[in-house]
Amino acid sequence: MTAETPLSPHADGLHIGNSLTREKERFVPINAPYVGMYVCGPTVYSNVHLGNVRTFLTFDVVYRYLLHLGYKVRYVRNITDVGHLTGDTDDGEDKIGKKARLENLEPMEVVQRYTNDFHDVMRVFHILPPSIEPTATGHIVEQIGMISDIIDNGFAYESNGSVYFDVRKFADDHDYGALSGRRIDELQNQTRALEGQNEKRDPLDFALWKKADSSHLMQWPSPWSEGFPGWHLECSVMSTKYLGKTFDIHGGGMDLKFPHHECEIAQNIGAHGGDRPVRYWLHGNMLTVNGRKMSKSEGNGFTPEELITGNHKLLEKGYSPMTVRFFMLQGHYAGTLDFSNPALQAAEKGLERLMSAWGTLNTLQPVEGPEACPDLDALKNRAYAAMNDDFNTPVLIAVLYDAVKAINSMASGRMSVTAEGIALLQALFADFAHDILGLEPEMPEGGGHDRTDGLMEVLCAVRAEAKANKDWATADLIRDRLVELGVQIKDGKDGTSWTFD
RNA sequence: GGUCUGGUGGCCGAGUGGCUAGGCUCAGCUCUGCAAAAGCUGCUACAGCGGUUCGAAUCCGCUCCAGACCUCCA
Repeated sequence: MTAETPLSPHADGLHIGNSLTREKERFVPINAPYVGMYVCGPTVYSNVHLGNVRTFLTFDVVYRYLLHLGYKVRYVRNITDVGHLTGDTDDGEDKIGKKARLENLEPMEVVQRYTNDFHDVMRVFHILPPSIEPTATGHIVEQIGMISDIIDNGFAYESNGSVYFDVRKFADDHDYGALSGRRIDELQNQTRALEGQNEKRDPLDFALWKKADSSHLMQWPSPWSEGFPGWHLECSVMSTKYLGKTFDIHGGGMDLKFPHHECEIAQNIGAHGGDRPVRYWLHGNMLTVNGRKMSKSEGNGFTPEELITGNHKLLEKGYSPMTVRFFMLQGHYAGTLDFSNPALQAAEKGLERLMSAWGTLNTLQPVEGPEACPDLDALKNRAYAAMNDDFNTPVLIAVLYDAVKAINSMASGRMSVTAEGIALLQALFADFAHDILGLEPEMPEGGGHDRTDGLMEVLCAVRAEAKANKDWATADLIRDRLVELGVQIKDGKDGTSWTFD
């Protein structure tokens, strides 16, 4: 996208399900055509799992669609490399520090290893890299600055070298809990009087800065102590640094809604004032497996690599990244999605049919006169309508299948299409299947190598000769042996075509 | 216990107050030497119980169930 790219006329119709208001709202950027989007990235202390992939895939499609509409998107997705404590409490151990200690590594070795893994996974699933991928450790200075601002504004206090956000004070004038639907008094009742909480004025308060003891592997100097920043702080700091004090979209997994995102809002307002630092909050829902929550303790979680190789007891076979991507897009991001072998196999077959018709599109012969096929413009408009309705990819895919049906009918002569119609269909697939859904053929259709093509033509010619002589044994032998090699033979009206599995 | 999100046909999954997505599976048919592919047809669902309505799967209430987060526990 260049600055000259005009905004698509369809951009006006985009509606987004806003978690903050619980309403589907028309998307109006603060400063069109520019859009700022922040998504909470992974904590890099272990391999990413499939639930992570789903979240990042969700926002990948959001990003792709905004780009397609002509927006100039600055997409910031962070890497959490310090501050995320085990148990998500304020007195746990740093997840990365713990891993480093257990494996006798430098914390930054842990960070690098799993950042690399994360990037590899994103790549195989065709998830586009963000515009900026900042790290928490790269923004310690800014985090200290933001803490100072919050203290100056009276919303945080120092206690024994640590700094805590004063939730009660904040809640006097602001709606703490607005995003997650929690009420502060109910939270109060549910919070038990923990040991070691005596540094806090109130159990609801959360850490902005933690004083570190000498055993802590990662620590930095600050006005308050040698220590490290609280987990929620980095996202406030990095989002406002790169997107401004008020920006358009903030995304993340549903599980981050509380307390992480709630605290982010409080921090932003506590530091900069205002009342709504983020216009649209989007939350991707969770992935379940065979109807049960995916978790390591139940042994039903698997890594992307296990999924692709099929090397896991719950997997009947391996599934390609595109199959998984397509499968996930067949459900809406805001709902839970159940991951099962039959569902994956269905997606695999469905994707194959979709891709196959996409390939067929290039072989269609146009007619001169009036075409006999469904209204292709209507198809395109339905595709936009689907995406404009809170990124409804399942409905978009249904529209694409209507196109598939039309293409196959055109190929077999039951329908006809003009050159203009073919171009429209090609644009439909290029825009929606490729650019927006991020689907690509994983194997070159029909080889693409001259020598392979030549060999196949020879074989098909020999087989055609055998068929002409009603030598079915020879014809079937060629076909069966090719199937064993993963080459599928299809006898059509206009001759024989072939595809690789 | 609290907050939130869901419960749709054999499976996965959209959706709107009335005109019953889509994919996969299964059965039949067409095409085909036989297949494969493709097309056509069929299988017609909305957790349960009430209520609102001319009409609800779609709105309201209650019940049951599942999941997430908080809590608890480790």
